[in-house]
Amino acid sequence: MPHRPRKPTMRDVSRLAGVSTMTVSRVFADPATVQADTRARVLAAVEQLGYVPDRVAGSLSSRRTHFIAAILPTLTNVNFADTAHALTEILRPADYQLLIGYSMYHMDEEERLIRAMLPRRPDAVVVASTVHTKAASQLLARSGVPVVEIWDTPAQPLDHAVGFSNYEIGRAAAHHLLALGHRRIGALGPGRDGEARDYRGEDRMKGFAAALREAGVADDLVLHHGEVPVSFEQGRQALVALLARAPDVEAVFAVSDITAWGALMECHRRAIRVPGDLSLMGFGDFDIGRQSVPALTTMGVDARAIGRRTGELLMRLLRGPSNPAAASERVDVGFRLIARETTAPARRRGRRSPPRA
Amino acid sequence: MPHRPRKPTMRDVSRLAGVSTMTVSRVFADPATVQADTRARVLAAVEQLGYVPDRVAGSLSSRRTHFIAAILPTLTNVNFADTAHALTEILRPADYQLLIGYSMYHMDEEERLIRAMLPRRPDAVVVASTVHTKAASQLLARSGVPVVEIWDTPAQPLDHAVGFSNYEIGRAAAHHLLALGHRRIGALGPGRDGEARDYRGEDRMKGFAAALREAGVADDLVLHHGEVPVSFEQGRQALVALLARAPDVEAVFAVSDITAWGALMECHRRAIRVPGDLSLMGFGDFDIGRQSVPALTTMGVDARAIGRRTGELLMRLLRGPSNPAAASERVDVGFRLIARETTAPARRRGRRSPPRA
DNA sequence: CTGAAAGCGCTTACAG
DNA sequence: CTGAAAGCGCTTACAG
Repeated sequence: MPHRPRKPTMRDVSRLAGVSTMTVSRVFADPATVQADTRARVLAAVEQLGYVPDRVAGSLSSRRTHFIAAILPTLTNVNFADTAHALTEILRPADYQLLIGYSMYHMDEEERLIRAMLPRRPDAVVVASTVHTKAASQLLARSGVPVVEIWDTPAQPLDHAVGFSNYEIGRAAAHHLLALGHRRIGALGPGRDGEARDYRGEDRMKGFAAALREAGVADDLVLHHGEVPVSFEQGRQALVALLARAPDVEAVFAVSDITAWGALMECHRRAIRVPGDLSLMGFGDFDIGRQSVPALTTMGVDARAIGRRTGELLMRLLRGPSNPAAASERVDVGFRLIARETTAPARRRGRRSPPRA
Repeated sequence: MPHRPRKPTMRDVSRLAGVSTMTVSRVFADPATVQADTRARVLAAVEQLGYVPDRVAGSLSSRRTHFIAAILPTLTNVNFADTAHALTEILRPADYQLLIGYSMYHMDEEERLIRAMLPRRPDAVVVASTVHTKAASQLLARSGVPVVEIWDTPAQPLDHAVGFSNYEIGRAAAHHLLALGHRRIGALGPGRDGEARDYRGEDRMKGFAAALREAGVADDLVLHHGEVPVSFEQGRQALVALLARAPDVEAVFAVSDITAWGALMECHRRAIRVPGDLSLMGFGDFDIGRQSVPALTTMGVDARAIGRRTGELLMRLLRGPSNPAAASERVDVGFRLIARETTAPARRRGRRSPPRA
């Protein structure tokens, strides 16, 4: 039976190179502080032994893991995946590693993830939600590391925040449809019955409904349908439900481009012309909406920017010797209406000319 | 200035509970071995101090991190995200945490990720590729932990493998189009010019071309276009290129449903009827293909099953005291043709009746 | 069922 | 520029 050699340690390298372990450690941590020929000897020994440093031990010693815990609702959503991607790219040069967890839009699952991750001693926590269980909030507050809530701008952030106002996005969506002259307006919102809740999506619906009311338009067609997370199929079904309730609906805002696209497919199947018979808009500026025929009008947010800005904030907070409870930062990356092919002026009002006053 | 208390350690808990640290350790690791009242005292102390165990220290001691390194081409692809999701679900009960990295289909980046992750001392490595740099292969072989290559069935696996034959999928796709009576057949394959390479996609193209040739059909329309990873837009452009070269093409196999759907949108824009004028099929059974109008014919693979089977294999390998270089396992999860609405019999041959002999 | 001792493999904090 | 000592916070491996 072949002898499985013990993994070489820093001690082995130091002996082979004829130096102390501290010198080996410095070759990895801060090569410039080691004399060139000593460094060369150490690196030769590293090479010869196939030495791979043990960062578990390193982390215990230095009390820095270079882990960032990241809790997302799901990765099966390109937008969150994009945020994770962008965050990873900012963290890479500084050699931080993401610890990714999926809450599936369950607060209890989020708490479970936090309990599972904090013992890993992440140097910071990023969480894509602003509604947490009481215990989760407490755990994060007492963790002693920076916490960044993303994908919204909470009124009362736990610590830092990077996102945008979902409520204002809903309002802006309503203003777009109102400006086109529509008056019989509906919305396809996330279900609110299950344990999984999309609070950000609900906020968009609240803003949307509020703007309708402010304009004197009924908000009775703001529906909450299906289960979270959204899917194409649920978007389709939500539209079916809306049409059953209001066959005369003129314009629809969907909680997500996923929902909107599913609804668009149902329109195709029923030969409902979009935007001729029905204006349709979504949220998130997903690639599918850009490419679909017709191309989807949407409330665009920059998922990658959220990841990037979060990464930059983190690098700022974690740089330096130790973070002396830095002041809470809040970054609003904004949003924008992206008018494409699925929304058009109300027909009875004529093309491109909303009623005057 | 408020005094920031030191994080409580197991030592603090043990003193407060009047026991040794070993007893505290056991309360977490194997509660049944601790007498009920002692356990209660310990848990009360844990609660009172807000003690959070330090798994960094635990990992160093036990030489088990309960990390699984997972290197995927990208997370911005629902299929890989689904695999990661399913893998996470299997690992969760055993309290394993995924260390996710993205190679962006670059072998060099994969090697860099491996170098960055091995010092974290993962208990196993999962890698969604079967082509590696020489150094990467060596690092994995010498890592001393199980390695699982997924999303293909390599002829020479490094260690274990869970996937399917991309080559055979290509063959099966060709057989489908041939059986429908098509003879002028093309394919939209991944670009092969950049540093990023989709070797699995290339294997599907190879199998596809081989099956065409075996049937006496020309394979000159098997195109490799654009950059990896695929996108809707590139699928669209690839179809444009194919049509420019062969306006008479009757049927097309795309390397991915993403590509196929982008091509389908171009057909919509050009009023090319699918499948009336052109049969179109993809790979991967993405949700978008299921819901699109018309629904996309595809070569279906079960991304979640790959994650699940990988997780189960890992749990088997990692269970027990130490893994004595277990025999290499290979799992083939298979694939299946999912004929939907975008493929139809060649028109000149009549409907549903391929030529006899 | 419980505990004292040793050690996991590094880095910190000095010292020279 | 380099090193000896101490320690990070746990678990292993005994021992009773």
